[in-house]
Amino acid sequence: MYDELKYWYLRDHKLFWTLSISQIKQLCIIVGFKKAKKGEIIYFSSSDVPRIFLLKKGNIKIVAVDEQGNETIKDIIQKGDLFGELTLESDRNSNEYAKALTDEVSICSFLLSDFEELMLKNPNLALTYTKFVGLKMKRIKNNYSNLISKDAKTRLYSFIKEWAEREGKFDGNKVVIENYLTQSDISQIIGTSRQTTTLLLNEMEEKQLIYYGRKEILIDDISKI
Amino acid sequence: MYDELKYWYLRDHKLFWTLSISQIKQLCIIVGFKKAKKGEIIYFSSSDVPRIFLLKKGNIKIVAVDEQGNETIKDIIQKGDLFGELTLESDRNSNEYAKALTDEVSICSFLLSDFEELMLKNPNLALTYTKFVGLKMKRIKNNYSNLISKDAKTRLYSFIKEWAEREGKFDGNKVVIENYLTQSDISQIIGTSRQTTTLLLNEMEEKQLIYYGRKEILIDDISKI
DNA sequence: GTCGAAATGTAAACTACACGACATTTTCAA
DNA sequence: TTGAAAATGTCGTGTAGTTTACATTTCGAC
Repeated sequence: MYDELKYWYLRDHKLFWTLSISQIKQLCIIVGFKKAKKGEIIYFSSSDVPRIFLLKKGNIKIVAVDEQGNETIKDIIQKGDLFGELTLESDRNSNEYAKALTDEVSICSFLLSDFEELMLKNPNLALTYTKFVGLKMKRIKNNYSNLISKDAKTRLYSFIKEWAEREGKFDGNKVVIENYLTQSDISQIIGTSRQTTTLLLNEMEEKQLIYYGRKEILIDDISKI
Repeated sequence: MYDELKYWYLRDHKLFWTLSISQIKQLCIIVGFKKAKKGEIIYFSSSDVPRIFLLKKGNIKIVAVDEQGNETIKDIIQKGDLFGELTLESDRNSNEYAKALTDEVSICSFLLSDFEELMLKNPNLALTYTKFVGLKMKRIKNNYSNLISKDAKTRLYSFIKEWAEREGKFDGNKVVIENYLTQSDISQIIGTSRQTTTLLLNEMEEKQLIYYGRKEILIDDISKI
């Protein structure tokens, strides 16, 4: 890959803001690059050297498959998110794959070892990265403490609310969310059956709280959710 | 606090292994120190400057209280764990407290700003810290993906198994766990009612899988759980 | 030792939600 | 354009697990 392109891919990510332009240009740590279309499955060859991935465009979901073949959504990765070896330690024996949720997905990756080296040279980068990981953990914790204590309706409501706040386009109290998830996806995230999710979404529509479409979700008044 | 004591408190923590003895001695970043007895509630004054806490001895639980007064266990902190502002960002509006689970608990704390500064000077420390946080996140993720997809029995079994593997004293396939949790605590962690937990624990005893006592839990053969 | 609070045990009634089993609608590729 | 697959809608039935309500046991403070 050309250096200019590599530069472009790192430049606008918060994580690298602490580095000067010339520093970024010197990096050249991106070793992999991949594009995918909606529905496409992206495997991370586990035999490979440990990598960190950066989602440049689109959305993907990480799905774990257990021995019985049950699939659970482990994570939804959004544009700008880092994923993969956040522990900075490689993980064998996990059976996971990623699936593109939006039309155009592009992912770039760099070697864990390169990244570690870079952090050692740039303590500021290390600090920023740590905050990143920490923030992600906090979000996960909050999500899950909802999951165990609340009922299906509450879970759906707080999921939609959080989604809206994270990604929605606001116009006063109205919000539009670009919808790249199926009802089945949502049900897996909030831990209910698909049918229950359908039921609850329709109930919300009847109450005029939201409009659910396959392409977008409209929220009339976010404060009511 | 005397410098020697501070040194002692940091010395044997993995996080600080990358630093030389003289470096540690120079730190003196510990600003707070607290001891507590079982059942005691430890408040973290949120008006205070953001801190990171290090549990030196014992076990504590972090409990979150919502508007309705419902209490949920957010975390069980064990000896050697860091907790508090893992995001390296202060968090207002959270209503949490910690409760000592074991007889003797001692916690020391240092200022977030001091710690950040230290990380900037010692990139290796930052790297190690990041791995710490990442590892913790991985554990949480795995735990919770069980919670949403499995039934109460499976959840209890994997909780006990994980607990045993983390803290139990092994003797072949026999394991002894020092029990600092009540059945009510366990139920909150695995997300069921207290009664269900009691029922399931008794069922496990009938099946001779475990013996549940208030002081310790005996597992006859961990491979059967 | 005694007393009260906390922890544990047990059981019935009730309910949210999963699950299976379809019908209908939408999407997208050939 | 068309046909098949994927997504959504709808409905009983079954049941795991909550809830309420109380009994019993254990433990620690006095």
